[in-house]
Amino acid sequence: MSIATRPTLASVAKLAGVSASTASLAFNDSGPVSASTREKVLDAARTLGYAGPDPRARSLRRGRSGIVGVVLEESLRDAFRDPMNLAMLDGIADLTGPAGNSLLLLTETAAGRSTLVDAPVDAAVLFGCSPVVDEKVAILLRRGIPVVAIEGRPIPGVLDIGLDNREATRSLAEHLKGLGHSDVALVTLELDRDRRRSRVTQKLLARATSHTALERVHGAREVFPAAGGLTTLGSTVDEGRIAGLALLGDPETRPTAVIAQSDLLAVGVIRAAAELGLAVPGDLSVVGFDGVRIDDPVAAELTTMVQPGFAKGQAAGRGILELLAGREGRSVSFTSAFRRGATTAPPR
Amino acid sequence: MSIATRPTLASVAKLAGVSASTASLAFNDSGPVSASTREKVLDAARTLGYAGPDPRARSLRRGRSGIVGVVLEESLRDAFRDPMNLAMLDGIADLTGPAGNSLLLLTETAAGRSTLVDAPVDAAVLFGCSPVVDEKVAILLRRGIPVVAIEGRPIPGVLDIGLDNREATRSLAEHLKGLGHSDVALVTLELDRDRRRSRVTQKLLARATSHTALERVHGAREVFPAAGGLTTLGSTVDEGRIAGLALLGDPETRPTAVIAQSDLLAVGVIRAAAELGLAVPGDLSVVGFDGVRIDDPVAAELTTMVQPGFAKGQAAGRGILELLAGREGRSVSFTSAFRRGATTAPPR
DNA sequence: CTGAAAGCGCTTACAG
DNA sequence: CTGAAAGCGCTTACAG
Repeated sequence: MSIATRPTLASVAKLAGVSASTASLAFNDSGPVSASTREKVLDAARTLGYAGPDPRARSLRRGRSGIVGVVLEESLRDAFRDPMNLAMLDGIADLTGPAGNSLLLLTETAAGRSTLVDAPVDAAVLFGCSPVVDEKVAILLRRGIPVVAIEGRPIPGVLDIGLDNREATRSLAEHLKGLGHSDVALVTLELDRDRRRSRVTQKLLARATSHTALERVHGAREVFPAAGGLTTLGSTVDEGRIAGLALLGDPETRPTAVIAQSDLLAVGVIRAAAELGLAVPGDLSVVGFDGVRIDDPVAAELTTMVQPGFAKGQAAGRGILELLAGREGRSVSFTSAFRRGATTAPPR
Repeated sequence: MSIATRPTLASVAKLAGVSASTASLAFNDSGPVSASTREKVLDAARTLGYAGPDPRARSLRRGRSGIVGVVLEESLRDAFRDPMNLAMLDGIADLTGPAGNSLLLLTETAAGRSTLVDAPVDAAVLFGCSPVVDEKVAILLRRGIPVVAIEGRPIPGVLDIGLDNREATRSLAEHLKGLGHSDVALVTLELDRDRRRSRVTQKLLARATSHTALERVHGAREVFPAAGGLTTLGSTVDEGRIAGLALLGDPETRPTAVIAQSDLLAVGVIRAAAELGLAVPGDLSVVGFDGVRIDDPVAAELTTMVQPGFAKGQAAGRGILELLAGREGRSVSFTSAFRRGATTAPPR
């Protein structure tokens, strides 16, 4: 362990017998430097064990860190269990990566200190975030940091990447209605940050913070105004199964169809149905949302709305690049496509 | 759009009629500041629309960015499709998050520019990385940036989080041998960065860069020295299926058992077997590795080695925190546990 | 092709 | 409790 202080560009320049400016140019080949000078600088760096310019200093000087924040409201585990989020993340990286940006994962749950606000990001993408983060977003905007939101409640100054959640869910509901269903229950994504499961009530909807979940409820209710149902803690098969067991247990109150707000939830509902000895779609029709590629034979059969996750991510990435370049990004909205599977049929 | 330059701490201090030092203290409550002074500063900030100290400047001054790099050799999509990687990531975040650190995703595939070396990270975690990144790791070390490797080939100066890959795979092989198998094939993880599938040959093993995959091959061969097999492009069900179809298609050369290097691969092999009309474990025994919780009925039945992914991530996180605190982190190695499922039986 | 100067925006000893 | 000074390590006009 040497006590020696770490070498800096200045010390390298000194040893090489050139100015710091020249040494800087040599490292960045961002200017005209003679081959021999460059060699001298590189030699000196080698001698001193200098590993190149410090990114922290560089980012202060340049005003750019090359980092894009990705803001998730769930834990990493929950967020990435959903293939949809992965597809979107991949889409973002697909555009921002080649432009030299890396993704910083920012979860609300992480620290007491707001990592979102104290992180040296050049831009941020919000993944379906609730008003809880509004204040922090305001801070980012005040700093001049571009913000893009995927399926957020529209916020002034934030570029929006939208999805036809309401219309898409209405399509599914109409499909069910067309088959003759009238007794339909909802299994929703998280509606607020309470972290608890409950029935879907007017009161709950009134204080819902998840734009996406709420829109999907509204879409279903445009066709089935009285549809009730259960909320979950998020998009997982387990949660779907739990809701399914609660919803389907009593033959008296059992619906003939379930509108699950994600494919993962739908698979869970189908699993619950199987456990209760119910045939899908014979005894129960189930629809999902997303059209994700899950390694699950059941999911492949799902009647669902296929949404373009990767493309949404790309659009977000493109938006970031535009805003970073000082141009005015364009909000875009994506459309989901109905996919008829084998999990819906007329009621008995 | 105002042309006004963004406010700084200095401008806020000036408006508040205090020094920059005092303003700084007011924002960080890191020193004794009178309530009235703090108010003045905060008022001035509000007036100017100042959103708080710039993280870039702060990180230069403090020498800390609060960012931990996570280095993945695959694309995000591939890396996170494997639940094992997610569990590890979650374990890392579990320890580093509360300490105020966020995770920066660094993929080799991303940019031409090395995002790994130019990123303002305080520390880095390598996910099973190959010698390809050795040079970059050397740069990090020269900068005094602590590096922790999960299942890497041991590198001097890097804290290692190990797994008993060799012994664990030997256990599986011995289990198969105990059942009476002698004709066993391997389905491996990526052995090098070639991005192509091939047979497992001596030549290939000689130039393998994936420590984990190689160790697992060796473990199997300690029991079945002549075991051949196929490599894949990574840990997915699809890849397992592709290898399975190739391996099991010809009844003449068909093995009686397959050692897949991950549960995902094993599920794929089983799927291939089903497509070929082979019963598992009647016609074919299959073992996996990881013990991941996949939403797949088949995976739940797998005979496999259960490895502690979350704990490994936590250990890596703990190591980072130790190193960041200037203490000497300890390399640790984890042990996998044999779990007998329903996918192995004596050969016909 | 090279150098001197300024400054990115902040925090931290050090005095008072 | 507050302020003046130094400096974190670099890059970028600007001159020459």
